[in-house]
Amino acid sequence: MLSDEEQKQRLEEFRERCASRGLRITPQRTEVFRVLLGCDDHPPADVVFERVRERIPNISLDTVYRILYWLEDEGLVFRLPISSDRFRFDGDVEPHHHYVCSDCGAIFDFYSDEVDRIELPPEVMSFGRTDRRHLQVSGMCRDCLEVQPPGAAG
Amino acid sequence: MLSDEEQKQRLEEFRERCASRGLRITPQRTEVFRVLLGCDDHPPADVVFERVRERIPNISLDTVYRILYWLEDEGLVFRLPISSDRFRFDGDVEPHHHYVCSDCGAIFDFYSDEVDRIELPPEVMSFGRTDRRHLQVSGMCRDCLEVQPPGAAG
DNA sequence: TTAGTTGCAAAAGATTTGCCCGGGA
DNA sequence: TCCCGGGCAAATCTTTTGCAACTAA
Repeated sequence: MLSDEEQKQRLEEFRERCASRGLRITPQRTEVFRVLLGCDDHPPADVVFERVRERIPNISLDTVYRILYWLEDEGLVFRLPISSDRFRFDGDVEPHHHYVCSDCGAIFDFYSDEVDRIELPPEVMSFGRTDRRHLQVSGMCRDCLEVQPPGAAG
Repeated sequence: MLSDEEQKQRLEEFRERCASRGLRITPQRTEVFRVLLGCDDHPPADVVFERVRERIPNISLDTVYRILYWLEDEGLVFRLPISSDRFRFDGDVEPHHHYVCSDCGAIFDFYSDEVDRIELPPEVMSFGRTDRRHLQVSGMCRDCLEVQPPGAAG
């Protein structure tokens, strides 16, 4: 999750982006963006919707979708490139990676210069231009291990 | 895509797995598995369905889903951990990674011992047990670059 | 004023489930 | 006979779209 200072900067960036695109700064856009800046649980659209509703009770789900996709196009939020039953969004757009619990689905962020810099096999260059890399580490998280200790059946 | 020899071995593994589970070796199961062994385009369920239909015209889509999920549970096929509008499946269960074209969605496999062995930041261990790692490299593939050369608008 | 935005409702798709029939052990 | 597995159809759930009313600039 971003610090208060970072969140302020990101909101300023958001306002400038709207202005430079000739787009309106609406309460809906602002709140959707603010929700993503203020959490680190990578919520899917319907969870963002629920959280924004606390402030804007009559916002609709399709508006949340439209705003999320617009924010993504603008590079203001990041859609997680992980497999999930639903698309998940992240307010942190800096290069980083994710640990995903294969049991409960919890997602944790981590940064790794090594991963960001590691040289890829030569054939990867031949596939095309490489813009972004994302490492997904999966396993059973600490909480789930406690409930179902290693060695336990099923 | 696996060599003929590897495909034979995998089919044998499949038959043994069915036997050891007391499950029947049905044409539907065999064909779904065979389709995944014989392609390298990581098809989603409906594409697997179309391909199996060439041999078993009256198979139903829900059967394909049930078989795919069973194969996945058994570790006989791999569900790609990448973000997509649909779940995608891979007959190759060895550790490997993927390049994904952000334009056309094409997916290419690659192997990297370096990625498989790179030391992860210490906090990752604290998240829980790590079972698997998957690197997704995204960018614009060669074909798409030709259609829309670098520097072109849009 | 007015064009970009939103909310509502319905559509579109992918995935899952209930139920019954058919075939193999 | 008994039971696993499959087909059909409907349900469920997420995401997208059409459209008229609204509102920030």
